[in-house]
Amino acid sequence: MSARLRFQGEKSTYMERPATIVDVAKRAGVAISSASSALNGQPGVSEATRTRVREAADELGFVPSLRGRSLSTKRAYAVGLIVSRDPDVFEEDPFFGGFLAGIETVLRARGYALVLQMSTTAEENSERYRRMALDRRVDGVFLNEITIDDPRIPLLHELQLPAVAITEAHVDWRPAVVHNNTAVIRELVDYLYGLGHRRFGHVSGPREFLHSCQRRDAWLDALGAHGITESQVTDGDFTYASGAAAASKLLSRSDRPTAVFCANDLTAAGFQARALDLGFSVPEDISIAGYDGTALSTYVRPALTTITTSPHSLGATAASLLLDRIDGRIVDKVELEQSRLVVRDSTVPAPLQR
Amino acid sequence: MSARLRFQGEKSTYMERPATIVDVAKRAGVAISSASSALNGQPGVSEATRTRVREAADELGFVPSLRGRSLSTKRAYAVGLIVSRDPDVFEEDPFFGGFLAGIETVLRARGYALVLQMSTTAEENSERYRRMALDRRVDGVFLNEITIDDPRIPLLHELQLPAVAITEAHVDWRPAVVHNNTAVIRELVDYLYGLGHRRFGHVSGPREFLHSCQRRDAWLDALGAHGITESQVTDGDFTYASGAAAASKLLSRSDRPTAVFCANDLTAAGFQARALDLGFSVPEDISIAGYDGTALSTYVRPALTTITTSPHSLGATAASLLLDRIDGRIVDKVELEQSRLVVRDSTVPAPLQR
DNA sequence: TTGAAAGCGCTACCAA
DNA sequence: TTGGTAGCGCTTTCAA
Repeated sequence: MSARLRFQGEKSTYMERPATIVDVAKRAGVAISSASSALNGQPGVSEATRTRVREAADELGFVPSLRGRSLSTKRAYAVGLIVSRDPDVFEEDPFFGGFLAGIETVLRARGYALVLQMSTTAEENSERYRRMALDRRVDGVFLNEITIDDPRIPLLHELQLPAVAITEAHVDWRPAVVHNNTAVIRELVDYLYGLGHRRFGHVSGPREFLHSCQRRDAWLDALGAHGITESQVTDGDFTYASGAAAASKLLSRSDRPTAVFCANDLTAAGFQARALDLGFSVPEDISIAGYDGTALSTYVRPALTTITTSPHSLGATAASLLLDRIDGRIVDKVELEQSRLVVRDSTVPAPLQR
Repeated sequence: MSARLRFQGEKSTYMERPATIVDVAKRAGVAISSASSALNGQPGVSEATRTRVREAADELGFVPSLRGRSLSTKRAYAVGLIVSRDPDVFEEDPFFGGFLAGIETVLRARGYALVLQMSTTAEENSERYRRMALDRRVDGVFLNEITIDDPRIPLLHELQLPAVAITEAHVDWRPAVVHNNTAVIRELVDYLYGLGHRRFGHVSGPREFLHSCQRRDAWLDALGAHGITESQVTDGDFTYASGAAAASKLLSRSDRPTAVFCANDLTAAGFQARALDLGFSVPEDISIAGYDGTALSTYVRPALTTITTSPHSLGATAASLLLDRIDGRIVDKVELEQSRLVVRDSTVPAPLQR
């Protein structure tokens, strides 16, 4: 329990006041600067003094005020994450849970906190980055869901705000944690091809996102390696509804695909539901694969074949790189290959070609 | 674009330095205190001065440093939310998206930021609250997912940390936003009873949570109003798996219920999946209802009858009350009744009693 | 209405 | 090794 000091609050009632370093110094009978050095493990303090200061601090339940420290060190001891999407979409996106947890693990260990903000439009998004930087609320930010010609990149340069990019594709920003998924998408294609599939489809994420493009390109490249140059690609937006719409579109064609790769699990779930509604059998008529490896993929029937990612280690690595960058350490990029193909019930050998 | 000042950084290269209030005052040719008063809309400043100061501030792209302001005003301009659960469970819990968004809307408008932290164990949870308060990182916190004899309540008293309770049941804390769901649960029971159901079951949340108890009690009370005193209650923990386990248990009995109310949608989805796996028809053999009104309830087949809540307005109201409390305004509690019964495909008239 | 100055809690520099 | 002190950027008294 912390013994706190008393001071005269409103209405002349005595209230507790958190101990400051002045109190600690006084109690230990040393100068403020000595108390500070002792507490922060700085050299140039005798063991005797250090012990005495520590004891005094313990007795007073002293916890340094982040505010004083912030002003003095010009650090906020916080980093920011801005999620740029509709709350409803966010709600449905199970990626963030693990990602946040990964970030948190690292931040906590290093005494940092996470400031989370949300925005809907791109302009609003930029405004929030700008604001966070200008009022010095955070020491750095996560640069997530990067788009083509992302306006945040020049902005971050202008603001001189440390940031870590989280991406699946090449990006002109350092530090960066890049999640390399070409191998596993290749594995998915090999697997489907091996099952006899020859007509393929893809429901992509929004074109403006680098990771949408990366997943699509990796898919197309892997198909190309098998000599398949045709793949019906439909644009989606990572939502359930867009998966359903894509199913209506792709499955109405006479040369409809027998295997479809969706850019995320949510889209795959929507695709599958619509396919079933349209009277197709899944997986007998159409094989479906998702991406992300979220819990949702196990809830729907048939359970979805998918590619599991590791949002947790993505978040943890990103946070670690960001803090290193803030500390002035030189950091480049880290490649993560945590993906794994998980085959479940939504994919089977190709139906006989009709 | 903000014109920033130049200062001599490392390696003798000139870097930009954010403008401070001193710069503004200098440029406007007034005292610092006048600049401060002018900018903050304080009285006692001539219009001429105010305009001059504002212009200077604009020209310099001045944004007040939160750090300086924090130290001076003894405010962090941030509030904390600590989510106490396993990241995996968090991932699956779609409630938080809307809740966070609701909080954010209000905070942003009032210049506050949200600090988000996660914890797994109860001890860790308390430790994080304590820490947040002692290092003065936040001005207040959200008291969510309250348990019976919640250890945070004495803790928050001890720390004198403003907090807002978010609850569905009665709680000894003010301010509080309470989500009253007795009426809508009553409506659900009336509906099921009207369909001819007479044997009921409930899969609850963990017993330690007040909202688990509240949902269960509201359910039992409503049944009682129809003269039904028997309801098979099984403990779950808000997870999909616990719903599945409950189905195995409840449906193996000869006097199995014909209608089941699950404490949340995720549990209902798990219950339903297992019921189907066991060879039961849903809804013909067993009607299932969830709670939360999450997107998931529309993804599974049959789509789930559920009770929609409004996490967004819950979050927004809570944030609003918390900020008022921090500002010293007296706030009591607000009752929200945003719930609505949504009937979908998982509930139908009772089967003939066998 | 304006300005000088104290103080918020801490770190870090520089003498002693 | 220690202590005095000057900031960090802001708000807020209190004189002028």
